[in-house]
Amino acid sequence: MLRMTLRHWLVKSEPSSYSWEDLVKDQRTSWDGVRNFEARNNLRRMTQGDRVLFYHSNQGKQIVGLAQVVKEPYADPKARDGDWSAVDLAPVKPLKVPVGLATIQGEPLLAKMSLLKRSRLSVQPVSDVEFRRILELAQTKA
DNA sequence: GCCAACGTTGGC
DNA sequence: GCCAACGTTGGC
Repeated sequence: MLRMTLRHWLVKSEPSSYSWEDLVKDQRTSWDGVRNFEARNNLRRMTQGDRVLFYHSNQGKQIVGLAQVVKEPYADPKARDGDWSAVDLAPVKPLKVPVGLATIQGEPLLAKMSLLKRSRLSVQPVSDVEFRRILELAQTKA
């Protein structure tokens, strides 16, 4: 069943461990290995087609791409113990203009993003307004 | 490379 | 159940 409106998310990855370029090369990847309860709970709220902003932490410190959920939450096959989940992500398109952390910090509409206040949360929700503003700054159409 | 923030672990 | 110690993340 298709929802009328999709949710938006932001995931973080250190490009040295898995970059946007890796996702483009792979075309699809299992977003597994999340070992934080809140991040996991966010993962579990994802549904097919949800848009996901791809942020490079540490090196880059910018949102570089738009991805989407192509497989809904399932048990993380890499979890040896505990109750963890994964989803599959696929690239949609790169941002024409990457949106850097400094830009986000300077944008009133983006001041409440978890990225700024909850810097360690690796999977976080993004509001409609925030999502639209980021794509606008990125000069990229959803 | 440093260190602040913060989530997790484990002793009591 | 508290809280100190510890490990990790991620900006600077």
